Amino acid sequence: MSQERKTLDERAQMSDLERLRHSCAHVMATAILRLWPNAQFAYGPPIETGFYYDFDLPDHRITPEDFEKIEAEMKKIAKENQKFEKVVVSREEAQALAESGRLGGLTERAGNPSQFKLDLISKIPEGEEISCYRNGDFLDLCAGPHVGYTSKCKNVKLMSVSASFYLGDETKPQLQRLYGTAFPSKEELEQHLERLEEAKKRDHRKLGRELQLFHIDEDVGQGLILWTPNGAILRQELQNFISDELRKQGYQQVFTPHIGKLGLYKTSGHFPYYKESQFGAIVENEEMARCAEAGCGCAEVMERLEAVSAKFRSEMNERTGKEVIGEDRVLPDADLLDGFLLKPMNCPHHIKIFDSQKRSYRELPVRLAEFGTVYRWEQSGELNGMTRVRGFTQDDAHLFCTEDQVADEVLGCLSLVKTVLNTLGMQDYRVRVGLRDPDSSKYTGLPEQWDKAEAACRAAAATLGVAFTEEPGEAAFYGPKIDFVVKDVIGREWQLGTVQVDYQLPVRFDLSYIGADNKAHRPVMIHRAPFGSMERFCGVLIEHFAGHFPAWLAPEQVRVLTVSEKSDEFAAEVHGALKAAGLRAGLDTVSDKIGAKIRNAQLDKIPYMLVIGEKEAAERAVAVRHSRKGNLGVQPLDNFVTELTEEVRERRL
RNA sequence: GCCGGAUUAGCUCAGUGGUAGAGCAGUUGAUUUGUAAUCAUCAGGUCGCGAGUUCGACUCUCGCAUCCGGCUCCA
Repeated sequence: MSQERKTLDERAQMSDLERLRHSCAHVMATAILRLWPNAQFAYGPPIETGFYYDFDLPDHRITPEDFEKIEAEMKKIAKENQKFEKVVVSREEAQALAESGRLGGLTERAGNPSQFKLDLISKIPEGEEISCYRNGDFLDLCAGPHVGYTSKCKNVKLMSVSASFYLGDETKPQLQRLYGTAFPSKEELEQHLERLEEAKKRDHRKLGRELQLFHIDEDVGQGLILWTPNGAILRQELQNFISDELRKQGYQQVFTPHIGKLGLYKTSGHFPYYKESQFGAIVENEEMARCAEAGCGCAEVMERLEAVSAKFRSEMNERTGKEVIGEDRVLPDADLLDGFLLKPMNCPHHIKIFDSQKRSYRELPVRLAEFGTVYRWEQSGELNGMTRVRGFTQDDAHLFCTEDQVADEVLGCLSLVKTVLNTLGMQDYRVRVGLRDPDSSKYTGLPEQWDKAEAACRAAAATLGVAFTEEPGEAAFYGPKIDFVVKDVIGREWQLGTVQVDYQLPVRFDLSYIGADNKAHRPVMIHRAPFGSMERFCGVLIEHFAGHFPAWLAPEQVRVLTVSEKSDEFAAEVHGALKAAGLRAGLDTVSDKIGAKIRNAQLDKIPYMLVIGEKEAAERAVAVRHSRKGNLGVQPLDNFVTELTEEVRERRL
């Protein structure tokens, strides 16, 4: 979340709802102070789903049990109908108020200066108006704007409490953050809470268990997805879908193993520079034994793994035209230790396939695709169901092309992502062009190459015909990228599809092709993944469909339900006909009543239910019920099979 | 990794220091049923793991693991 200062102009454009929520943050602060007068407040903005206020409260940790108390106090303050008053002060006055502990307080607090407010004042640009807002006894440094009276702030609810860092900076003191939400009317607040309930029902972790799509097992490890048979069908169907599209677009399928030598990732630049987000290196037993014999300690083993040889350093620095590997990473050859890395990306392997033969400009672009599984060491607190995991499979591909082909290829990738999202009915997304942050040194490569690549991305995004935003600092370390950020039902955003232009890796791996001029040229690489990862995409997809998958994706597409034992024989025939047509069909002949069988099928979210009774058996017909559309009436068996087969083939929603 | 909360049967959850309970799912049987729950029967637990306090711990304390909500991070 950006903690950048809003300009006063931007402030003035706050929507009515944001203004209300911002005022609610002040009311909440007032309530907290009445209960704990020593609280020091830092920063309390409105956010998309409500508001929060960060504060330091050393003598008490807020827990959900406190919510009721605080809410009651907030309601009281709303009832008191305090007026929000703006007070313009000079910088000196503001500082004096903060020194006395008056800012973000109900009274002056000797010996307890408003430390965060002091810091915030120092960040206000010279010449900008400094204002405070007062409601009742509460006085806070604040640029506003606010609602008129606290009575507007009565439809509030505290949502959760968590830790945060002052200004989002991990090195700054840790604060408590209390989240709340607020609406103009009670009805809107209740609606919002209902939406949250609805979102809980769609949670892919809950549905994943209920529909037996995947399992995460403690003994296997955190963040590692076990795809159970139902989930495997879902994934396989999605992979088939992508593969069909790739064939149309001239991709070639490849397969590569899950590990590669450390040297490969030193060349690519992943190791050791990104080692904190990788699994540890795998070192051969014999190497380790040699190391142990030489009395080499743990720290030294790491040193030897991470270092490179002098020859490698000078080659790489020369090739990339800048100092990418410093002297501190260099060891004499004899001291180097090699090992393997679980692959954090597929590109180095694909690069080696491209480079395994001499390439002519006539074969470009070379498009290599693989459902490649990669492993990344995500922080434990970041793991979340299928959407944030430690091992995942990207629907990855790398395109090697000439510079002239970049724009067309990027566009091809973008339209592929668009096709994918459209086919699945995911219309709520935005496109983000991630550019480099001009102030950061984390990027590799020359500025001229970056300029070219960024221009290519911008141009392609513009041609796509979808609104997009340019965001500095969102680039990959090796090049700019275009991300498709899909919004889920709760309003959370997920980065799924991504297309990245890369001028760096071809340099680092010294890739070339022979041009029409019979000279060697450097190809450009494009990385792309329409789904991003199968895990995250399926997680989002489960919530998108709330578990009600369209027939082509559903693990069980149709279930045959018998009214009584008398129809078992025909039901078996129907079941056989569905199977013969290649449909995933189930058969329920247990002795439950038809109502119970329908209920079970509904709960399993089977798209089509075929009710078979004596009437149907006599007519060789099926009574069709759809899980969302309800009873669709009776039709001939052959007719149904043809229609469902067609629906599945076309991947209809 | 950090802050807070949670962890009891496959699932959802009761159980405030005296050796564990419900519903659903599962088993077995009866029933032969017409668009969201037929009845009965049986089985199922080292109360996340490890220490400590206590005559006695699911219950109190401390550690650890995992999950949840955030923070930070996300090539």
